[in-house]
Amino acid sequence: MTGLSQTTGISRRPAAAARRNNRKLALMKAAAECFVANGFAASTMREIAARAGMQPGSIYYHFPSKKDLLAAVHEEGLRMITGATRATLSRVGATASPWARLEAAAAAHMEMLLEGGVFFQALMRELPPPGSPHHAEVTARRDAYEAIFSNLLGALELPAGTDLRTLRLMLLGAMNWAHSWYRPGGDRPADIAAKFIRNLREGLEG
Amino acid sequence: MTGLSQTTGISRRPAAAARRNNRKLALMKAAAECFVANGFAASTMREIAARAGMQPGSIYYHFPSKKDLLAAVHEEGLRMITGATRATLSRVGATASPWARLEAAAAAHMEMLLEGGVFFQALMRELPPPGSPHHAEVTARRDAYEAIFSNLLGALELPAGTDLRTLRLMLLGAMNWAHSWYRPGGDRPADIAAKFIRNLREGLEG
DNA sequence: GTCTATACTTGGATAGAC
DNA sequence: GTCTATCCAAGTATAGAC
Repeated sequence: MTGLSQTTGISRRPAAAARRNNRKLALMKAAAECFVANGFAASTMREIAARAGMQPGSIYYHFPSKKDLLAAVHEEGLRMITGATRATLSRVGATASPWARLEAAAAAHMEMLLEGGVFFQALMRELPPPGSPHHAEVTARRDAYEAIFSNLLGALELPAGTDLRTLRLMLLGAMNWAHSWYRPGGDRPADIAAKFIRNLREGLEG
Repeated sequence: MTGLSQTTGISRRPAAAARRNNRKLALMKAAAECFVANGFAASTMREIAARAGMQPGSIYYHFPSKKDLLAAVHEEGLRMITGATRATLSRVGATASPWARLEAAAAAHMEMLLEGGVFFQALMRELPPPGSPHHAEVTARRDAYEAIFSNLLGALELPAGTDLRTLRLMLLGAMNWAHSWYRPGGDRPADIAAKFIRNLREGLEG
Protein backbone atom coordinates (compact mmCIF):
# COMPACT_ATOMS: atom_id res chain seq x y z
CA MET A 1 0.00 0.00 0.00
CA THR A 2 1.53 3.25 -1.07
CA GLY A 3 0.94 6.63 0.46
CA LEU A 4 -1.12 7.35 -2.59
CA SER A 5 -4.09 5.34 -1.46
CA GLN A 6 -4.58 7.83 1.32
CA THR A 7 -5.40 10.50 -1.18
CA THR A 8 -8.18 8.57 -2.81
CA GLY A 9 -9.69 6.99 0.26
CA ILE A 10 -9.23 3.51 1.63
CA SER A 11 -11.01 0.72 -0.17
CA ARG A 12 -12.34 -2.41 1.41
CA ARG A 13 -11.10 -4.25 -1.68
CA PRO A 14 -7.33 -3.75 -1.63
CA ALA A 15 -6.69 -5.40 -5.00
CA ALA A 16 -9.12 -3.14 -6.82
CA ALA A 17 -7.80 -0.10 -5.00
CA ALA A 18 -4.24 -1.01 -5.92
CA ARG A 19 -5.16 -1.41 -9.55
CA ARG A 20 -6.94 1.92 -9.57
CA ASN A 21 -3.99 3.61 -7.88
CA ASN A 22 -1.57 2.01 -10.28
CA ARG A 23 -3.33 3.61 -13.20
CA LYS A 24 -3.39 6.91 -11.41
CA LEU A 25 0.27 6.62 -10.51
CA ALA A 26 1.17 5.74 -14.10
CA LEU A 27 -0.64 8.85 -15.18
CA MET A 28 1.25 10.96 -12.69
CA LYS A 29 4.50 9.46 -13.87
CA ALA A 30 3.66 10.21 -17.49
CA ALA A 31 2.78 13.76 -16.51
CA ALA A 32 6.00 14.16 -14.57
CA GLU A 33 7.98 13.01 -17.61
CA CYS A 34 6.30 15.62 -19.76
CA PHE A 35 6.70 18.37 -17.19
CA VAL A 36 10.40 17.61 -16.83
CA ALA A 37 10.96 17.44 -20.57
CA ASN A 38 8.91 20.43 -21.66
CA GLY A 39 7.80 22.36 -18.62
CA PHE A 40 4.23 22.57 -17.37
CA ALA A 41 2.69 24.97 -19.86
CA ALA A 42 4.23 23.32 -22.90
CA SER A 43 3.12 19.86 -21.81
CA THR A 44 -0.09 18.78 -23.41
CA MET A 45 -2.80 16.54 -22.09
CA ARG A 46 -2.54 14.71 -25.40
CA GLU A 47 1.09 13.80 -24.85
CA ILE A 48 0.57 12.89 -21.21
CA ALA A 49 -2.27 10.62 -22.26
CA ALA A 50 -0.20 9.05 -25.01
CA ARG A 51 2.65 8.30 -22.61
CA ALA A 52 0.23 6.73 -20.17
CA GLY A 53 -1.33 4.69 -22.95
CA MET A 54 -4.77 6.23 -22.85
CA GLN A 55 -6.87 8.79 -24.66
CA PRO A 56 -6.79 12.46 -23.65
CA GLY A 57 -10.37 12.47 -22.43
CA SER A 58 -9.67 9.60 -20.07
CA ILE A 59 -7.34 11.65 -17.92
CA TYR A 60 -10.28 13.62 -16.61
CA TYR A 61 -11.69 10.61 -14.89
CA HIS A 62 -8.64 10.66 -12.61
CA PHE A 63 -7.79 14.36 -12.38
CA PRO A 64 -10.06 17.35 -12.83
CA SER A 65 -7.43 19.48 -14.57
CA LYS A 66 -3.83 19.77 -15.67
CA LYS A 67 -3.04 21.93 -12.66
CA ASP A 68 -4.16 19.18 -10.33
CA LEU A 69 -1.90 16.77 -12.12
CA LEU A 70 1.05 19.07 -11.42
CA ALA A 71 0.09 19.38 -7.78
CA ALA A 72 -0.25 15.61 -7.46
CA VAL A 73 3.20 15.11 -8.96
CA HIS A 74 4.74 17.55 -6.50
CA GLU A 75 2.97 16.06 -3.52
CA GLU A 76 3.99 12.56 -4.39
CA GLY A 77 7.60 13.57 -5.01
CA LEU A 78 7.83 15.45 -1.75
CA ARG A 79 6.20 12.63 0.13
CA MET A 80 8.69 10.17 -1.29
CA ILE A 81 11.84 12.23 -0.70
CA THR A 82 10.73 13.04 2.82
CA GLY A 83 10.18 9.36 3.51
CA ALA A 84 13.52 8.39 2.01
CA THR A 85 15.53 10.93 3.96
CA ARG A 86 13.79 10.12 7.21
CA ALA A 87 14.32 6.42 6.62
CA THR A 88 18.01 7.00 6.05
CA LEU A 89 18.29 8.95 9.25
CA SER A 90 16.63 6.27 11.31
CA ARG A 91 18.87 3.69 9.71
CA VAL A 92 21.94 5.74 10.66
CA GLY A 93 20.58 6.09 14.16
CA ALA A 94 20.32 8.93 16.63
CA THR A 95 23.62 8.04 18.24
CA ALA A 96 25.70 8.67 15.13
CA SER A 97 27.69 11.88 15.12
CA PRO A 98 25.90 15.03 13.93
CA TRP A 99 28.24 15.31 10.96
CA ALA A 100 27.64 11.70 9.99
CA ARG A 101 23.89 12.22 10.20
CA LEU A 102 24.09 15.35 8.07
CA GLU A 103 26.19 13.61 5.47
CA ALA A 104 23.83 10.65 5.35
CA ALA A 105 20.82 12.91 4.86
CA ALA A 106 22.62 14.89 2.16
CA ALA A 107 23.53 11.67 0.38
CA ALA A 108 19.92 10.48 0.52
CA HIS A 109 18.72 13.83 -0.78
CA MET A 110 21.12 13.78 -3.69
CA GLU A 111 20.43 10.16 -4.50
CA MET A 112 16.71 10.79 -4.75
CA LEU A 113 17.00 14.03 -6.61
CA LEU A 114 19.52 12.86 -9.16
CA GLU A 115 18.76 9.18 -9.56
CA GLY A 116 15.38 8.68 -7.98
CA GLY A 117 13.33 9.25 -11.10
CA VAL A 118 11.16 11.85 -12.76
CA PHE A 119 9.12 12.79 -9.72
CA PHE A 120 12.14 14.39 -8.13
CA GLN A 121 13.27 16.08 -11.29
CA ALA A 122 9.77 17.50 -11.52
CA LEU A 123 10.18 19.01 -8.05
CA MET A 124 13.13 21.00 -9.31
CA ARG A 125 11.58 22.14 -12.54
CA GLU A 126 8.50 24.18 -11.79
CA LEU A 127 6.34 24.97 -8.78
CA PRO A 128 2.57 25.52 -9.03
CA PRO A 129 2.15 29.23 -9.74
CA PRO A 130 2.53 31.57 -6.73
CA GLY A 131 -0.84 32.58 -5.37
CA SER A 132 -2.58 29.43 -6.52
CA PRO A 133 -4.13 27.20 -3.87
CA HIS A 134 -1.71 24.41 -4.74
CA HIS A 135 1.31 26.65 -4.28
CA ALA A 136 0.78 27.13 -0.57
CA GLU A 137 0.22 23.44 -0.05
CA VAL A 138 3.36 22.41 -1.90
CA THR A 139 5.47 25.12 -0.28
CA ALA A 140 4.36 24.08 3.17
CA ARG A 141 5.29 20.50 2.44
CA ARG A 142 8.66 21.58 1.10
CA ASP A 143 9.36 23.71 4.15
CA ALA A 144 8.55 20.76 6.36
CA TYR A 145 11.04 18.67 4.44
CA GLU A 146 13.75 21.27 4.63
CA ALA A 147 13.25 21.53 8.37
CA ILE A 148 14.97 18.16 8.56
CA PHE A 149 18.14 19.90 7.45
CA SER A 150 17.60 22.77 9.84
CA ASN A 151 17.59 20.30 12.68
CA LEU A 152 20.64 18.46 11.44
CA LEU A 153 22.61 21.68 11.08
CA GLY A 154 21.41 22.90 14.45
CA ALA A 155 22.86 19.81 16.05
CA LEU A 156 26.39 20.66 14.90
CA GLU A 157 28.83 22.61 16.98
CA LEU A 158 29.51 25.59 14.78
CA PRO A 159 31.84 28.57 15.10
CA ALA A 160 30.28 31.54 16.88
CA GLY A 161 28.55 33.87 14.49
CA THR A 162 27.58 31.24 11.94
CA ASP A 163 24.25 32.12 10.33
CA LEU A 164 22.32 28.87 10.43
CA ARG A 165 19.63 29.92 7.99
CA THR A 166 22.10 31.06 5.37
CA LEU A 167 24.08 27.89 5.88
CA ARG A 168 21.00 25.75 5.31
CA LEU A 169 20.08 27.67 2.18
CA MET A 170 23.63 27.43 0.94
CA LEU A 171 23.77 23.67 1.34
CA LEU A 172 20.31 23.03 -0.09
CA GLY A 173 21.02 25.39 -2.96
CA ALA A 174 24.25 23.65 -3.85
CA MET A 175 22.51 20.29 -3.73
CA ASN A 176 19.39 21.27 -5.59
CA TRP A 177 21.29 23.06 -8.31
CA ALA A 178 23.11 19.84 -9.06
CA HIS A 179 20.11 18.69 -11.04
CA SER A 180 21.16 21.18 -13.71
CA TRP A 181 24.65 19.77 -14.22
CA TYR A 182 24.60 16.19 -12.95
CA ARG A 183 25.16 13.48 -15.54
CA PRO A 184 25.33 9.79 -14.68
CA GLY A 185 28.76 8.27 -15.13
CA GLY A 186 30.81 10.68 -13.04
CA ASP A 187 30.66 11.02 -9.28
CA ARG A 188 27.76 9.21 -7.66
CA PRO A 189 25.21 11.41 -5.92
CA ALA A 190 26.51 10.29 -2.54
CA ASP A 191 30.05 11.21 -3.58
CA ILE A 192 28.96 14.69 -4.53
CA ALA A 193 27.17 15.07 -1.21
CA ALA A 194 30.27 13.91 0.63
CA LYS A 195 32.45 16.44 -1.17
CA PHE A 196 30.02 19.25 -0.40
CA ILE A 197 29.97 18.33 3.27
CA ARG A 198 33.72 17.96 3.38
CA ASN A 199 34.25 21.38 1.83
CA LEU A 200 31.99 22.92 4.41
CA ARG A 201 33.28 20.97 7.36
CA GLU A 202 37.00 21.26 6.94
CA GLY A 203 37.24 24.59 5.19
CA LEU A 204 39.42 25.46 2.26
CA GLU A 205 41.98 27.76 3.70
CA GLY A 206 45.40 26.25 3.15
CA MET B 1 26.59 52.70 -26.93
CA THR B 2 25.44 49.45 -25.42
CA GLY B 3 26.62 46.02 -26.40
CA LEU B 4 23.25 45.64 -28.03
CA SER B 5 24.10 47.73 -31.05
CA GLN B 6 26.60 45.10 -32.04
CA THR B 7 23.81 42.65 -32.61
CA THR B 8 21.95 44.87 -35.04
CA GLY B 9 24.91 46.27 -36.92
CA ILE B 10 26.62 49.58 -36.49
CA SER B 11 24.79 52.59 -37.82
CA ARG B 12 26.41 55.70 -39.20
CA ARG B 13 23.71 57.66 -37.42
CA PRO B 14 24.20 56.87 -33.73
CA ALA B 15 21.10 58.75 -32.55
CA ALA B 16 18.79 56.80 -34.80
CA ALA B 17 20.49 53.57 -33.89
CA ALA B 18 20.14 54.33 -30.21
CA ARG B 19 16.45 55.06 -30.59
CA ARG B 20 15.92 51.85 -32.50
CA ASN B 21 17.83 49.91 -29.90
CA ASN B 22 15.90 51.52 -27.10
CA ARG B 23 12.65 50.20 -28.49
CA LYS B 24 14.17 46.82 -28.98
CA LEU B 25 15.57 46.84 -25.47
CA ALA B 26 12.21 47.87 -24.04
CA LEU B 27 10.67 44.94 -25.84
CA MET B 28 13.25 42.58 -24.43
CA LYS B 29 12.63 43.93 -20.98
CA ALA B 30 8.89 43.46 -21.34
CA ALA B 31 9.49 39.92 -22.53
CA ALA B 32 11.84 39.21 -19.64
CA GLU B 33 9.19 40.40 -17.19
CA CYS B 34 6.66 38.03 -18.69
CA PHE B 35 9.06 35.11 -18.80
CA VAL B 36 9.98 35.63 -15.16
CA ALA B 37 6.38 35.99 -14.05
CA ASN B 38 4.81 33.20 -16.07
CA GLY B 39 7.53 31.17 -17.73
CA PHE B 40 8.25 31.10 -21.43
CA ALA B 41 5.43 28.94 -22.72
CA ALA B 42 2.73 30.68 -20.70
CA SER B 43 3.89 34.13 -21.78
CA THR B 44 1.93 35.48 -24.69
CA MET B 45 3.03 37.81 -27.44
CA ARG B 46 -0.09 39.80 -26.64
CA GLU B 47 0.99 40.44 -23.06
CA ILE B 48 4.57 41.17 -24.00
CA ALA B 49 3.34 43.68 -26.55
CA ALA B 50 1.01 45.28 -24.04
CA ARG B 51 3.81 45.71 -21.50
CA ALA B 52 6.00 47.28 -24.14
CA GLY B 53 3.17 49.58 -25.20
CA MET B 54 2.74 48.24 -28.70
CA GLN B 55 0.49 45.94 -30.68
CA PRO B 56 1.25 42.22 -30.95
CA GLY B 57 2.00 42.37 -34.65
CA SER B 58 4.62 45.05 -34.10
CA ILE B 59 6.90 42.71 -32.22
CA TYR B 60 7.66 40.84 -35.40
CA TYR B 61 9.39 43.84 -36.89
CA HIS B 62 12.05 43.44 -34.18
CA PHE B 63 12.10 39.70 -33.59
CA PRO B 64 11.14 36.90 -35.93
CA SER B 65 9.63 34.71 -33.20
CA LYS B 66 9.00 34.27 -29.51
CA LYS B 67 11.95 31.89 -29.28
CA ASP B 68 14.27 34.58 -30.56
CA LEU B 69 12.97 36.94 -27.93
CA LEU B 70 13.91 34.43 -25.26
CA ALA B 71 17.37 33.97 -26.74
CA ALA B 72 17.89 37.73 -26.91
CA VAL B 73 16.93 38.10 -23.26
CA HIS B 74 19.41 35.45 -22.24
CA GLU B 75 22.20 36.87 -24.34
CA GLU B 76 21.72 40.35 -23.03
CA GLY B 77 21.54 39.15 -19.43
CA LEU B 78 24.68 37.08 -19.79
CA ARG B 79 26.51 39.89 -21.52
CA MET B 80 25.61 42.26 -18.70
CA ILE B 81 26.50 39.98 -15.81
CA THR B 82 29.78 39.05 -17.47
CA GLY B 83 30.62 42.71 -17.90
CA ALA B 84 29.69 43.56 -14.33
CA THR B 85 31.72 40.78 -12.77
CA ARG B 86 34.74 41.50 -14.94
CA ALA B 87 34.50 45.20 -14.12
CA THR B 88 34.42 44.41 -10.41
CA LEU B 89 37.50 42.26 -10.74
CA SER B 90 39.47 44.92 -12.52
CA ARG B 91 38.38 47.44 -9.91
CA VAL B 92 39.61 45.15 -7.16
CA GLY B 93 42.87 44.69 -9.02
CA ALA B 94 45.07 41.73 -9.81
CA THR B 95 47.18 42.28 -6.74
CA ALA B 96 44.38 41.70 -4.28
CA SER B 97 44.44 38.37 -2.49
CA PRO B 98 42.79 35.43 -4.25
CA TRP B 99 40.18 35.17 -1.51
CA ALA B 100 39.38 38.86 -1.76
CA ARG B 101 39.02 38.57 -5.52
CA LEU B 102 36.72 35.57 -5.19
CA GLU B 103 34.58 37.31 -2.63
CA ALA B 104 34.33 40.43 -4.77
CA ALA B 105 33.24 38.41 -7.79
CA ALA B 106 30.72 36.47 -5.74
CA ALA B 107 29.29 39.72 -4.40
CA ALA B 108 28.99 41.13 -7.90
CA HIS B 109 27.33 37.96 -9.10
CA MET B 110 24.80 38.01 -6.29
CA GLU B 111 24.14 41.72 -6.65
CA MET B 112 23.32 41.34 -10.33
CA LEU B 113 21.29 38.19 -9.93
CA LEU B 114 19.23 39.34 -7.01
CA GLU B 115 18.96 43.08 -7.48
CA GLY B 116 20.05 43.71 -11.06
CA GLY B 117 16.64 43.44 -12.63
CA VAL B 118 14.52 41.09 -14.68
CA PHE B 119 17.16 40.09 -17.19
CA PHE B 120 19.07 38.22 -14.52
CA GLN B 121 15.99 36.66 -13.04
CA ALA B 122 15.18 35.47 -16.54
CA LEU B 123 18.55 33.74 -16.72
CA MET B 124 17.59 31.64 -13.74
CA ARG B 125 14.10 30.82 -14.87
CA GLU B 126 14.28 28.91 -18.12
CA LEU B 127 16.89 28.08 -20.73
CA PRO B 128 16.08 27.78 -24.43
CA PRO B 129 15.06 24.14 -24.95
CA PRO B 130 17.94 21.63 -25.15
CA GLY B 131 18.76 20.74 -28.71
CA SER B 132 17.60 24.06 -30.10
CA PRO B 133 20.14 26.24 -31.91
CA HIS B 134 19.78 28.91 -29.24
CA HIS B 135 20.51 26.47 -26.45
CA ALA B 136 24.07 25.82 -27.55
CA GLU B 137 24.74 29.50 -27.98
CA VAL B 138 23.44 30.43 -24.55
CA THR B 139 25.14 27.51 -22.87
CA ALA B 140 28.47 28.43 -24.42
CA ARG B 141 28.11 31.98 -23.17
CA ARG B 142 27.21 30.76 -19.72
CA ASP B 143 30.18 28.43 -19.62
CA ALA B 144 32.44 31.31 -20.59
CA TYR B 145 31.04 33.34 -17.72
CA GLU B 146 31.46 30.55 -15.21
CA ALA B 147 35.06 30.12 -16.28
CA ILE B 148 35.71 33.35 -14.40
CA PHE B 149 34.96 31.47 -11.22
CA SER B 150 37.05 28.50 -12.28
CA ASN B 151 40.01 30.81 -12.56
CA LEU B 152 39.36 32.52 -9.25
CA LEU B 153 39.06 29.19 -7.45
CA GLY B 154 42.13 27.87 -9.22
CA ALA B 155 44.16 30.76 -7.82
CA LEU B 156 43.45 29.73 -4.23
CA GLU B 157 45.73 27.49 -2.26
CA LEU B 158 43.46 24.61 -1.44
CA PRO B 159 43.89 21.46 0.63
CA ALA B 160 45.24 18.51 -1.32
CA GLY B 161 42.46 16.44 -2.83
CA THR B 162 39.99 19.27 -3.25
CA ASP B 163 37.86 18.71 -6.34
CA LEU B 164 37.90 22.08 -8.07
CA ARG B 165 35.04 21.37 -10.42
CA THR B 166 32.73 20.20 -7.66
CA LEU B 167 33.73 23.19 -5.60
CA ARG B 168 32.86 25.57 -8.44
CA LEU B 169 29.50 23.90 -9.00
CA MET B 170 28.81 23.97 -5.28
CA LEU B 171 29.48 27.68 -4.99
CA LEU B 172 27.62 28.65 -8.15
CA GLY B 173 24.72 26.40 -7.17
CA ALA B 174 24.43 27.97 -3.75
CA MET B 175 24.52 31.44 -5.28
CA ASN B 176 22.16 30.77 -8.15
CA TRP B 177 19.63 29.01 -5.98
CA ALA B 178 19.36 32.15 -3.87
CA HIS B 179 17.06 33.59 -6.50
CA SER B 180 14.40 31.21 -5.21
CA TRP B 181 14.50 32.41 -1.61
CA TYR B 182 15.97 35.91 -1.63
CA ARG B 183 13.67 38.72 -0.54
CA PRO B 184 14.81 42.34 -0.28
CA GLY B 185 14.98 43.65 3.25
CA GLY B 186 17.16 40.99 4.84
CA ASP B 187 20.83 40.44 4.12
CA ARG B 188 22.12 42.36 1.12
CA PRO B 189 23.33 40.23 -1.78
CA ALA B 190 26.94 41.06 -0.94
CA ASP B 191 26.35 39.96 2.66
CA ILE B 192 25.03 36.63 1.52
CA ALA B 193 28.02 36.18 -0.76
CA ALA B 194 30.37 37.02 2.09
CA LYS B 195 28.74 34.46 4.36
CA PHE B 196 28.95 31.78 1.70
CA ILE B 197 32.63 32.48 1.15
CA ARG B 198 33.32 32.59 4.85
CA ASN B 199 31.61 29.24 5.41
CA LEU B 200 33.74 27.71 2.71
CA ARG B 201 36.97 29.39 3.68
CA GLU B 202 37.07 28.86 7.39
CA GLY B 203 35.18 25.62 7.68
CA LEU B 204 32.52 24.79 10.20
CA GLU B 205 34.14 22.24 12.39
CA GLY B 206 34.18 23.50 15.95
C1' DG C 1 -12.82 3.34 -16.49
C1' DT C 2 -11.95 4.28 -21.12
C1' DC C 3 -13.27 5.69 -25.68
C1' DT C 4 -14.85 8.92 -29.60
C1' DA C 5 -15.99 13.19 -31.08
C1' DT C 6 -16.14 17.83 -30.62
C1' DA C 7 -17.08 22.53 -28.56
C1' DC C 8 -14.67 26.44 -27.39
C1' DT C 9 -10.56 29.21 -26.40
C1' DT C 10 -6.15 30.87 -26.83
C1' DG C 11 -2.23 32.19 -29.11
C1' DG C 12 1.74 32.51 -32.70
C1' DA C 13 2.36 34.44 -36.78
C1' DT C 14 1.22 36.98 -41.29
C1' DA C 15 -0.64 40.56 -44.67
C1' DG C 16 -1.00 44.86 -45.99
C1' DA C 17 -2.40 49.67 -44.88
C1' DC C 18 -0.36 53.92 -43.10
C1' DG D 1 8.21 51.16 -37.39
C1' DT D 2 3.64 50.49 -35.94
C1' DC D 3 -1.19 49.37 -36.55
C1' DT D 4 -5.45 46.61 -37.79
C1' DA D 5 -7.36 42.54 -38.98
C1' DT D 6 -7.17 37.89 -39.41
C1' DC D 7 -5.67 33.07 -40.40
C1' DC D 8 -4.78 28.80 -38.61
C1' DA D 9 -2.90 25.57 -35.38
C1' DA D 10 -2.95 23.66 -30.95
C1' DG D 11 -4.87 22.62 -26.73
C1' DT D 12 -8.14 22.10 -22.49
C1' DA D 13 -12.05 20.30 -21.27
C1' DT D 14 -16.77 18.21 -21.93
C1' DA D 15 -20.59 15.03 -23.50
C1' DG D 16 -22.15 10.85 -23.94
C1' DA D 17 -21.57 6.05 -25.80
C1' DC D 18 -19.80 1.56 -24.35
